[in-house]
Amino acid sequence: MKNSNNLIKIDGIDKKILRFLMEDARKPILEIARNIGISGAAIHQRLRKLEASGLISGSKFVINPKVLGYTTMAYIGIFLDKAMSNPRAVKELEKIPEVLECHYTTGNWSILIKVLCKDNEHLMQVLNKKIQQIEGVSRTETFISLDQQIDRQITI
Amino acid sequence: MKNSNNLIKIDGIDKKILRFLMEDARKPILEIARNIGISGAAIHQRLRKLEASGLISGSKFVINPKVLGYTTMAYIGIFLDKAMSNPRAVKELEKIPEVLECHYTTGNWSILIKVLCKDNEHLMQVLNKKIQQIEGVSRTETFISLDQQIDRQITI
DNA sequence: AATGAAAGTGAAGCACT
DNA sequence: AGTGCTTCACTTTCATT
Repeated sequence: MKNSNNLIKIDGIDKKILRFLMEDARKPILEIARNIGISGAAIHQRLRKLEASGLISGSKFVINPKVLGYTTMAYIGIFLDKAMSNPRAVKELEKIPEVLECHYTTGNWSILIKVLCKDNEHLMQVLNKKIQQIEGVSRTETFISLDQQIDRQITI
Repeated sequence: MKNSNNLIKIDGIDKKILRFLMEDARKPILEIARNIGISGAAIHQRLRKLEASGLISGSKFVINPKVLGYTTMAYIGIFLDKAMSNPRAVKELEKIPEVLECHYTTGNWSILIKVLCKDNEHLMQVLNKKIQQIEGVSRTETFISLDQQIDRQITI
């Protein structure tokens, strides 16, 4: 299952199974089985191995936030004071539900986050009343995403 | 189902159902039913409405790319020549499998993308041989994510 | 690794409230 | 909107190859 680099080796059948389930996590295993021409039990076995290997880290329903009024997505680059450790800042950022991603990055900023807000005013409040209030946050740079044009997982 | 702003109205039961399925898309509806104390048929009915409303935009198996050797994630800000239209650039970016997200942003750049590569050399090749080769791309700025510390969906 | 069969469980539709 | 019931399909396990 793993090669010398500790990486998973998956074959064409595994890939086909995963491609179906990455598109639709609730697709019946038997339907996939009929599609690719092996038994349901075989797929079941393979999925258990893939889960054990850590390649499959779960499944999710995907929500469309626009329908709930969340229309303003932005990336915010955050500069931290030298005294402020990254882990402490992340701990604070975790408490802010509008923060969907947080990356410890090279380059200009210490941290790059993705936030999702209802509108520009909501974004402004998150910035001023939540993010800027975090101790050690000195300055931020905001980039509003006018349109997310690609959103996908890795191709396998 | 929709209020005057054309937004979906969901109640506490909807939220509970969605929270279960956002965690695990394959969780049996009957199990959720037992958990929250209503019949499976009721949940079935609610899910159909939520799907029809567009709030649920699908379900996905989530893959852990690290296990396949993809360990280098980066954000790249792209400057486009005035002559280059955004849609044409996006069309080219779509062809690059390493590009997972693409945002049309305000601020410094025209476009902000997220890429996932196996290592720094792979990232360098994607930059030099794919992204920089796109007509109209004048300059790029790369921010490597040393660690993605938060990754989640909106809280409902 | 894959198969087919068996037992248990769930999905989906319907009539009724 | 929700319930209970029914039918059919799917999941899961196991002995076998």
